[in-house]
Amino acid sequence: MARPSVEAERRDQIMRSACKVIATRGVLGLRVSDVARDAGVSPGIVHYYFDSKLELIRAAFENNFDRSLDRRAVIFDNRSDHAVEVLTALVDSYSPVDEETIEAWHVWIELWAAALQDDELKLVHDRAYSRWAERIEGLIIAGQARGELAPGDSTALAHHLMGLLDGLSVQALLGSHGMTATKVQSICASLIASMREPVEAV
Amino acid sequence: MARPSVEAERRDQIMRSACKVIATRGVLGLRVSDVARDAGVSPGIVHYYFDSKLELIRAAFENNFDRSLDRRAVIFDNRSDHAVEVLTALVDSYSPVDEETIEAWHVWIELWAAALQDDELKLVHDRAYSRWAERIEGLIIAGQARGELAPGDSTALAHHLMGLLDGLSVQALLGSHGMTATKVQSICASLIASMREPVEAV
Amino acid sequence: MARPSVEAERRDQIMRSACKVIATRGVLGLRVSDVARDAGVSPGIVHYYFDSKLELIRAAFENNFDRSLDRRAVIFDNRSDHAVEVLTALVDSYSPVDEETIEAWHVWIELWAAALQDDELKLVHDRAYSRWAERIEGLIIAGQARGELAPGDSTALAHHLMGLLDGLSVQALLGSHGMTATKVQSICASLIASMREPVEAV
Amino acid sequence: MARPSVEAERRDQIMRSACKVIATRGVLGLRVSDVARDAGVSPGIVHYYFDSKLELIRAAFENNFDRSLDRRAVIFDNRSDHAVEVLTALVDSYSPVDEETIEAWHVWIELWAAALQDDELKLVHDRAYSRWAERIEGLIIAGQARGELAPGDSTALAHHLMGLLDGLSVQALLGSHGMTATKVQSICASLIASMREPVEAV
DNA sequence: GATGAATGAGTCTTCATTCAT
DNA sequence: AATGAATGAAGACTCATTCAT
Repeated sequence: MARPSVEAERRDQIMRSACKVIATRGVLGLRVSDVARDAGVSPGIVHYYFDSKLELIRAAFENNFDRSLDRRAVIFDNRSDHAVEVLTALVDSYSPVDEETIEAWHVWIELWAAALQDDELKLVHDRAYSRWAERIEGLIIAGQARGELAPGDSTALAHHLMGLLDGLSVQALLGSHGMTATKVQSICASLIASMREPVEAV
Repeated sequence: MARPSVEAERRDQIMRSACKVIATRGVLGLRVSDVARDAGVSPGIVHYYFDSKLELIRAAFENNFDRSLDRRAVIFDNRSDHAVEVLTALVDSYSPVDEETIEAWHVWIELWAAALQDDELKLVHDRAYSRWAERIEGLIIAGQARGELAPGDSTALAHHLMGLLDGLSVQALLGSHGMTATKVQSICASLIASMREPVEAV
Repeated sequence: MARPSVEAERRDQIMRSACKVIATRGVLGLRVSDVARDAGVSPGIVHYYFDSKLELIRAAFENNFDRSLDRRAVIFDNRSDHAVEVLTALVDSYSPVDEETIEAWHVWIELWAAALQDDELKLVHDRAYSRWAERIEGLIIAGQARGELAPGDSTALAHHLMGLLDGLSVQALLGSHGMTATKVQSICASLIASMREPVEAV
Repeated sequence: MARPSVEAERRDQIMRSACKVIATRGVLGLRVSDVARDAGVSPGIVHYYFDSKLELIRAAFENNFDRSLDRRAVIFDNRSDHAVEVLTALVDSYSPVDEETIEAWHVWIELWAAALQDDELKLVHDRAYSRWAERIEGLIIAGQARGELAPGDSTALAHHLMGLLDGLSVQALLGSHGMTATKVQSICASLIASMREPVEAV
C-alpha cells in the first residue's frame, strides 16, 4: 500500500548516507559499498537507484544543499526582525558546532574540490551557490529598503559576507592557527555591523 | 660526485609534477604513474624518492606553499610603500589569472579537503596557514605602527582579509554566480581601504 | 477459465522475445531483463515460466527452429512440382533478406557456438538438425524415385546441400568478402542443377 | 638483455591462452582471470598488455587465424603437385581430428557469432576470411591455368568449397546427425573431383 | 639511480534469482 | 499470475608497490 513511497524514501536514505560518507572519506574516497552499509542496504541496490557512482555523488551534493537551505527556512522567512539580527542569526546557524552543520560544511568543501575537476559538478555547485547568494542579497536589499542597513552595492556586500563566511569556516573546521567557530561569528558580526545605517548624530 | 644535487633536483621535479597532477585530478585522483609521466621518469623511481603516495602528496603540498610564498617575497619585504598599497599588491598577486596561480589555488583547495580527513595533512596545512597569517598580520601591525592603518585588532583584521580572499577565490575559480578575479580584487580592496587611518579633519 | 491458453501464450511470447534478444546480443549476452522488457512483462515473471535462464534459452532455440520449419511447411509438402524447383524454392526461402529469416539465422548460428560448449544444447541442435536433414533427404529421395534427379547417395547429397547453405549463409550474414544472399542462391542453384537427371541424348 | 622479447612473448602467450579459453567457454564466457591462470600470470598483467577484454579477444581472433594459415603454409606453397591433390590436402588439414585443429575451429565459429554483433569483429573476420579466400582461389586459378582443373568461375568455385567446408565442419564438430570428419573429407573430395578437367575421350 | 614488468588487493558494476506484496 | 524491489555473488579493471635487471 505504502509502495509508492518506498522508492523516494530509499533514494533519500541512500543520498544521506552518501553525504555522510563524503564528509568522512571525501568524494573520491567514497566507496559504493560504504554508502550501502551506512544505509543498511546491499551494494547492488545503490545502483538500482543511481546509475553510477558519479550520479550518486551529484545527487548527494544537491541533497546536501537542499537540506542545508531547508534548515534555515525560518531565518530566511523572518520578516519581522532587524536585518542585522537576521543576518547574524544566519551566520550563527552556519557555525560548525553541531555534527549536522559540520557534515554539511565538509560536503560543501568537497564539492568545491570536486567541481574544480568536473564540469557537471561545477553546474551543480553554481546552481546551489546562486540560490544561496540570491537569498543573502535579498535580505540585504530588504534591510536597505527598510532603512535598517546603509545603502550600497548589495551584490558586493552579499559576496563579501558569503566569501568571508566560507573562507573563515574552512579554517575553523581545520582548526588552523587558532581559528574557532566563535571567532568566525565575531568577525562576521563586525562585517554585518559595518553594514548598519549609522545613527544620525543630533 | 656532487650527486646530492641530482637527488634534490629529482625530488623537486617530482613534487612539482605532483602539484600539477593534484591541480588537475585532485589528491585522491592522483596516480603515481601520472606524476611519473609528467616528470618524465619511471613509476618505480617515484618510490625511490618518496616512501609512499601519501608521503609524496604531503611533500607536494608543502612544496606548493613554499613556492607560493617565495613568489611573493618581494611584496612581503617591501618596507617603503604604504601598507594599503602593499596589501593591495599582495591580494592582486593572488588573483587567479595566470596558470601558475590557478594551479597553486587548486592545490590549496585540495589541501583543505584532504586535511579534513587526515590529521597529518591537517598539520601540514596549519604550518602553512600560520606562516601566511604571520606575514599578513606583520604587514598590518607595521602599517598601524607607521600610522598608515587605523589601530585595531590586527589578528582579526588579518583573518578577515585572508578568509575573504580564500572564500572569494574559490568562487572565482569555479566561476560561480558571476564571480571573477576582478570582483575578488575590488571587494578585497574595499576591505583594505576600510583599514586605512581616516585623515583627520582639520 | 480457459486460463491454460494464457500460460501457453505467455510462454510463447517470452520465447519469441528471447529469440530476438539472442539474435541481437547473443546467447551469453542475453539478459533476462532484456527479454522481459521486449515481452512487455516484469523480470520476475520470466522465472515463473522458465526455471532458469538456461532453460529459457533452450526453449527459445527449439522455438526458433520449430517456427523455421513451420514457415517452410508449404514447400516441404509440395508434391506436384519438379524436385529441382522445390529444392530451389527451399534454398531461396533461407535467403537472409527479410528480418525474420535473418533473425532465425542469427539464432541458429548462436546455437552452434553455444552447443559446442553445452551438451544439453548439443542435443537440442542435433534434434533440430536431424529433422531438417530428414526433410531434405526426403525431397531428394522422392526426386530420384520420380526420375527427376539422378540416382546417388541421397544422404551425402543432402549433407552437401545443407552444409553449403549453412556455410555460405554465415558469410552472407557477415557480408564477408563480397558474399551476398544472391550469390548464396546462385551457388546453391548450381549444386541443385548438378543433381538433375541428365536428359538422355537421342 | 633479452628484455625486448619479453613483451612480444607475453602478448603471444596471453593470446594463445585466450584462444584456448574461447574454445572452451566461448567469447562471452571468457573471463580474464581464466586467461591469466592458463597463461600462468596474474590477472593484472593481462590488462597491462591489452587495454580491455574486447581488445584481447580481438587480438586472440587474429592470432588464431594467423597461426591457422601458418600451419598450412607448406600446402599453399606447394607448386609441384596436381591442384586436386593440393586442394584435397588442404581440406584434409582442416579435418577436426587433432586438438589443435578442433580448437581453431571452435574459435573460428565463435568469431562468426561474435562478429554478428560487433562491427569491429566483423572487420577482423572479413580480413581473415578474405586472406583465406584469396589463397583458395589462387590454387584454383593456378590449377585451371595448368589445365589440371576445368575452366570456370574460380571465385564461385572457391566460395563453394569454403562454404561447404565451413558448413560441414560445424556439424562434424557438433557430431550432428552422424556427421563425421571422414564424411566431411569425402563430400569435399567429391566436390574437388568435380572440378577436375575431364579426360578427353579418344 | 633507474627501469618497467609483474603482482594482487580493492572497487565499481552487472545481473540471475528471490520474495513480499 | 504478476510485480519490481532487493540481494549478493561474480567479474572487469585500476593502481600502489615491489623487484629483477
